[in-house]
Amino acid sequence: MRYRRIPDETVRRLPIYLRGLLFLSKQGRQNVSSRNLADFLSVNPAQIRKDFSYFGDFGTRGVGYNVETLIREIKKILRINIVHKAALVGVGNLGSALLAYPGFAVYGFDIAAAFDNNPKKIGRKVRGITIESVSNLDVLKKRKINVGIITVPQDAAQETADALVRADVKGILNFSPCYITVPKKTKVITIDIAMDLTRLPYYMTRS
Amino acid sequence: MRYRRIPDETVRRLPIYLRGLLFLSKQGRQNVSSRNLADFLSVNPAQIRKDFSYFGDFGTRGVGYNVETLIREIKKILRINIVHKAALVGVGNLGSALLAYPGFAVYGFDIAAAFDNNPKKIGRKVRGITIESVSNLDVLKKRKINVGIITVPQDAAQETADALVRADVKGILNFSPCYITVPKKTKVITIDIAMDLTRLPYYMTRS
DNA sequence: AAGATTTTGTGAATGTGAACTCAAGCACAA
DNA sequence: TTGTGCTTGAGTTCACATTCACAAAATCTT
Repeated sequence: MRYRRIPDETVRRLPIYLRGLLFLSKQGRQNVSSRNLADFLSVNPAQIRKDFSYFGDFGTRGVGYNVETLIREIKKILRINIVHKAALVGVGNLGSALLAYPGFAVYGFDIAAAFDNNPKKIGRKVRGITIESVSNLDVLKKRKINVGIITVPQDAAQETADALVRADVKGILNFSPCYITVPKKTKVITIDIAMDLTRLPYYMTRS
Repeated sequence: MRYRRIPDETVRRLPIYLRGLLFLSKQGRQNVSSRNLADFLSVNPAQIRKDFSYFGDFGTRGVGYNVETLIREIKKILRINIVHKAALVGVGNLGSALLAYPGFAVYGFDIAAAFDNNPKKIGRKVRGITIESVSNLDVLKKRKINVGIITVPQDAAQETADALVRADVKGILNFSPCYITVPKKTKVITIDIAMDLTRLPYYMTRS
């Protein structure tokens, strides 16, 4: 089962496994069986084994998986074993929250620059990063920053995306609640809080 | 096809349709065909029709769907036609960003209270809401607030969830990057930015 | 050293969702 | 009133994802 297309669903689950494994690692756990991990994450053990089997033989029969090896392998597959430099555009409420978010570093992202269009904000320093003007976005290429994070108001999202594409970023994390169109070579992941939010009342038990 | 189980995938897509419809409504559009909407949202028209067909006959053959009716129906299905009162716990960076986020109101949520454990913050007013002590969380029941939003640091997430459950909330929106366990009657939706984030490098075109 | 035990890796079976297709229904025009 | 064109609603097919179940492999026990 070594050379087969990886299902998107499997890729979607890898970060979940990784989070669980990082937790177990912090607790000093050496090995873990698919059953252990499955119980811990409330999923099916066979699924875990099948998912891992797409990438090669990580485990040892009768023993399980080595936690550290597995963490290293998953990071390698997800390509977060190397640091990706990212630029955040839009230092408003959400942007500031993200600048303070420790999760980026854990998962291989280094927010190396921040941009805004408000002259009052430009030049100010936030968490060691000096806010620059959005008209300077084309410096990203030179500085080898290849991920953009969009936290601007909705109606500026598309033009920001265009500017990021011109600056040659390879991936965009879009927090604006709208669709943005980019060339196919650029990967966009949109995180729209409202989309998840809206589903909550449907699943809430009737009162 | 009226009385059948609704696939979760369909429920997941309804907010997407709703967002598109709200946009079309703002543009004064009266009717829309499944093809129109599908082109607009870049999805498959047959999927839209099938999704809608689970809930009853919204459309008129030869004409399409009435935009306003459809918006009303989807809101009713998702139970966001009534306002849900929510309490936010943890007024840090992310919490503040969410308090400023206009999306909650659009989708039927009214953040009616905010809590923190920092004595310096308690009593301060943010966007018309006075920050209260987390030890007062049990007042939620009396104030008929039945949704909790967790934006506290990771290691305080579980105890916050427990307190919210004690206060009898029916749904929890969890922004902490960790699992929280609650009784089955309480619905939790976890929004973990890192989970999406981590997938980005995998899909970024190789450099 | 040999049998018992554990756990992986994977083919096969089952379950679920997406897409295709077309009959049925509606509007409008002649 | 009847024919034409458009669009929905849904049965069917196809594709994919999940789960089962077991042989193979490694360790442990006696």
